[in-house]
Amino acid sequence: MKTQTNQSSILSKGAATRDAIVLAALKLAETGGLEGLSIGNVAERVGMSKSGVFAHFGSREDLQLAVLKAATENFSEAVFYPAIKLKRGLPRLRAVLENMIEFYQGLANGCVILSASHEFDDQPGPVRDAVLAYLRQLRSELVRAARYAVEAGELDPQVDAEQFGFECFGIFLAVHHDLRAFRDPDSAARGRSAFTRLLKRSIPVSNLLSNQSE
Amino acid sequence: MKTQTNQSSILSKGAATRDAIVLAALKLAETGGLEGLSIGNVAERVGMSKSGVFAHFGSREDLQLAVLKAATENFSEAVFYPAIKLKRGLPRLRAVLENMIEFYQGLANGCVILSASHEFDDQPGPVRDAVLAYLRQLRSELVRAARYAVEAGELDPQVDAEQFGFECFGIFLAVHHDLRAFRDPDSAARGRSAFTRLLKRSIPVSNLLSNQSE
DNA sequence: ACTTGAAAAGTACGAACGTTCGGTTTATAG
DNA sequence: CTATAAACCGAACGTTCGTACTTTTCAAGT
Repeated sequence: MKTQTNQSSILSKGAATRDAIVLAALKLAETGGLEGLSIGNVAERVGMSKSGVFAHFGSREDLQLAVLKAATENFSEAVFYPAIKLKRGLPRLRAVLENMIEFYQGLANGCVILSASHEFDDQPGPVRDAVLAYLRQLRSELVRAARYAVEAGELDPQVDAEQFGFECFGIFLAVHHDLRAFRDPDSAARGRSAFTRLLKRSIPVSNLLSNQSE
Repeated sequence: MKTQTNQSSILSKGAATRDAIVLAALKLAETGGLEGLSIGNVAERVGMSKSGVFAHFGSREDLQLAVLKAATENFSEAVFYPAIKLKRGLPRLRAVLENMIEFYQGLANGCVILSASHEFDDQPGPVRDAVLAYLRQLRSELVRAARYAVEAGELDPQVDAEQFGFECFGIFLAVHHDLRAFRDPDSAARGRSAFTRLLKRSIPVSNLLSNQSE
């Protein structure tokens, strides 16, 4: 993982240290947000000079973009990729929620994506664009799953998929908030319960008596 | 304690400009958060020198605390105080949600309190303590209203008041998020709908047939 | 071994940061 | 009107910021 100079190396030296820098910066961003990143504190954490770090990214903004990309890839890897192996609709949706909860619980500090959403929501530019693009994708996955669940008869036909995605996302935010702000260990249980309750009122009438879910 | 010498003025000169500074800083904080505040940009916005501004607060942190206090007072005034005039329980709870939605819609930019919650959740100190204290109070008001609604028979006895408050707060966060990040004008309607749906699954069985709410 | 190009360090810059201090203006009290 | 205290300003402090240039280190190709 370190230098690994000889021909057996997958990463060139430059790319390897670049990854190390991004990793260190990601850790910093989990407590201070993308705005908390500076070339100086990243360099100190990774054990390099400011100029050495700076050379890998043309600007601080590019460093922020690289860190954000790493954060979204981590999120996708932990939350989405395991979920798409499951059956479309409700099973997949349940997995997304569960993976998200465990992902947030596993983080020593805050979620860089949600932090960035707050930091940049009034600050136009490429970082904000990237954050928004990912949040839209996240939301659309929820809506798509809900829409499929309706079509498959897993959810009541009256369920509005957009509304369902909105309420799911609210649960995400509440779980994250209670974990971060209140350090509440019950947060995960509350999130699961909220999701179960959200589902319970969205179950088709035909399934209510015969097929009480889970 | 203050001078307050002349009978015609309610505020002494110092207190008046202090208020003006806090007001200007509050506007700045609505886009850049409490971390975005600097003695310099506040001074520029209020048309004073850095040292003039600084003299009113012993430190930047005290300025942040003053701004946070102004923000929480605004929130309480817009959301809570009108609501406590209503009957306890569900009517008051509905009013809190409605006032909160309109408060968020009225803000040109973000909510300082929620921003501060993200900025300081990993940064111990008096600012974080103050943010947390207000968030806890907000949550406990929701829980208290839910608890009373249960006791008054407005909600099903099986409803867990803490859980109910958690889900309410999730709706708050989702509304704010969609307003800020997505600039979604439907956000308010989605929030109202989510709250209605949350209530619908919490109505006592005895009321279900006779008294179908709205 | 020598060369070469990339990688990292070193140095320096102008600006902004929070803060301090001494002086000047302005309002208030006697 | 005068004395006094509060309010405010301007300049400067030591840091840190992002970024630009130059120099040194070092791994690889010949």
